[in-house]
Amino acid sequence: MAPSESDQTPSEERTRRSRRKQGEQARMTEVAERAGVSVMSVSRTIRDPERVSRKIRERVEKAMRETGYIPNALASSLASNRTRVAAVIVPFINASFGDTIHGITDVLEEAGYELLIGQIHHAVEREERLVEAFLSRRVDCLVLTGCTHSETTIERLRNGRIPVVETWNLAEDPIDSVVGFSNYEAGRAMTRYLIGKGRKRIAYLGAPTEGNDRARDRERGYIDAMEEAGLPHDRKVRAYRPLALREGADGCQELLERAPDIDALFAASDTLAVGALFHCVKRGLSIPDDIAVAGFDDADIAAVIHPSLTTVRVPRYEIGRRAAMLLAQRLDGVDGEDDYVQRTVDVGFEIIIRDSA
Amino acid sequence: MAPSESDQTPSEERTRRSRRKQGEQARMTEVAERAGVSVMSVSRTIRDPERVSRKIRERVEKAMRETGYIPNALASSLASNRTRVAAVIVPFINASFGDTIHGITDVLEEAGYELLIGQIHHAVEREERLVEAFLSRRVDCLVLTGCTHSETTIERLRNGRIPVVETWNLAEDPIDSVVGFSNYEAGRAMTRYLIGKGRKRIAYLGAPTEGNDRARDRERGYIDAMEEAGLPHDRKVRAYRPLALREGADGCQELLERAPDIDALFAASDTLAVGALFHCVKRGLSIPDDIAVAGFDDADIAAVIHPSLTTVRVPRYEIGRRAAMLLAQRLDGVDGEDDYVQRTVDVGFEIIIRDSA
DNA sequence: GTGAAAGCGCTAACAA
DNA sequence: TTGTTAGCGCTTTCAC
Repeated sequence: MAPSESDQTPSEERTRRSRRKQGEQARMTEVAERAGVSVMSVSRTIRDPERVSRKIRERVEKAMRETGYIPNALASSLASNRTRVAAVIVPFINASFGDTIHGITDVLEEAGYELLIGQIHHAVEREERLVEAFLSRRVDCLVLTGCTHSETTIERLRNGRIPVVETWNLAEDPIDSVVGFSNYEAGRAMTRYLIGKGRKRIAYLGAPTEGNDRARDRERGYIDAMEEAGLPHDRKVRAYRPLALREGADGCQELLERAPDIDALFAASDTLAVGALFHCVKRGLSIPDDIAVAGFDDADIAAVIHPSLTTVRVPRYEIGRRAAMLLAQRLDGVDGEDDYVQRTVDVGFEIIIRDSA
Repeated sequence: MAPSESDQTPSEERTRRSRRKQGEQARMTEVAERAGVSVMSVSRTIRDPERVSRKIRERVEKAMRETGYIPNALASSLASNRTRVAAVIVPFINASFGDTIHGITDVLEEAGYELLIGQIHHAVEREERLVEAFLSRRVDCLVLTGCTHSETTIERLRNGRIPVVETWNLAEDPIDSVVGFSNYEAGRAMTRYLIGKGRKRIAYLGAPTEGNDRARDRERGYIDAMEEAGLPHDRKVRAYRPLALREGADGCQELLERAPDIDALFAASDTLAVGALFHCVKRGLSIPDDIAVAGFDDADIAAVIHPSLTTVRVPRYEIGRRAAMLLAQRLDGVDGEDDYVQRTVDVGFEIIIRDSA
């Protein structure tokens, strides 16, 4: 301790303040005292070491090491109005959204961001609470899944000053930015492919559409393609199931019972498709001769399973990566440059033809 | 606005302070002024509405609605020394750890916590940086995967005051608490099961063991079981692959080439096991007659695939749930009660016998 | 039940 | 280059 500092007010204040429980973290003032510099020099050493003389930097670094100092990011965020925290809301954490999250973190960790994750699970209304909680924590940016949100959520985000990206679909009227692909066109394209292969009675198995625009749009694409071809797409050949292998099998069974004449099944998720495929095999149906099966996602298993699964490939990782790049660009970009950032990114999709259809 | 308040100092201060950018959030002082009460009444209305008269509560709630007030959790955390943020570090986000995360959130969201997630990916040293970043953000508690950590990390967490849970294994010397199962015993049990079925030349396919105590312990269990039975477990029948279906297939192929006489394959992950199983089928091997295949995890697909997969079931969701319960108990529990919280929870495992072995 | 004052630990802005 | 001052927006403490 610098003896020259005795009897000074800051020192007294420190004494009073430091009546805290054992085992608590050191504060910046303690590091500063130990190094014999002001707190600002400590702050600068952490944030912008270039702007501090080597001598001070070394003393501060030594003091930080000795005290095991870990900066309080809360105080930093409050003072600087930046948290370096990004938030993402996904329906649930599975392999698909896991890939997207992976893409987000790969970009954002470079920029020193941490990731707050919220899951909707099956309760659509949870999104509103999550958004509020994240805004309350003053996250620097937000990634949403899909383009269906409550009025309140939209209003809050439109009024807010943080960049927001909606993902996994293309919005007609985005809150802010969008990174995704047209689920409608993808659903339509796969259905057309099946029609092109001569299938006439094509069943549709998808996720429940409530609050899920991706699922809804895929189904609409299916319906429009069937309509265009003058083929029937009545309720009897459409079923909705949560995304699980077992549900795919059960959904397939239900459809086969309700409409034994179907010659193709378009499952708008590989999880459902693989479950359905297993069910057909078990039932002794020949794929694709008796029934064609098509999926959506191009999950790893699609390429490996027998017969291999015809499906729609979507760039899951890329969605996350591009979304995060867009955010990073706007967060760390030069002022004014903001307007030049592309606000809608269509990452596209691809029909992957394999053996099942 | 209350005219009686003109010319008062707080009002002046507000005027000065409120020179902030357009579109920023309202602060508590604004809500308080609008409601004609002190900020403390607003604070109490939010945190502890019971302790405020109905009259004040209603006026505050009205003011909050009118201003679209969203509390600043940063300021709250800084003042109260609690963030209501939990952190979890996983190797990566896949179906397995997704289940565990699900278990964590189901418990913690009840208690009003948000979840900060960090992924190690393939870089073990990332854990140290993530822990530091999370401590810096003053998370209230931390969930780790596995029991292998750097010296620095262990020291920081032992010195820290936040509850920590290590998961997915049982530690000999835990940092704080543990919720998991014995990967060693599980690996040993499955190997013994295979030996009991008359298999003599059992190959092992696992995840790379560097920094991964779960993978290492499973392999040790395998080795010890083989040793006990006087069976060979040389390097030739052991391979390590990242967790992916394709890797499982390739690893299986490699093992079959190196040791064509193997009569069983124990893959210490269902992802690898399923990949291996597909490879064997493709190769025309009959399962389990030519070769038995056993997995680890009891992933959804294990029960659905043909032949169905014999595997080790581990309570993935339960690990997260119990870990979070333990944390919630200690965070919100009565002081002193802390010591009575169980510090090691063995959630066990179960050998699930199906058709593949 | 309600409010005033004093920080929480940091950084922005300005001064030296 | 370095330091000083004044908050960031809340909650804690204590007085009323």
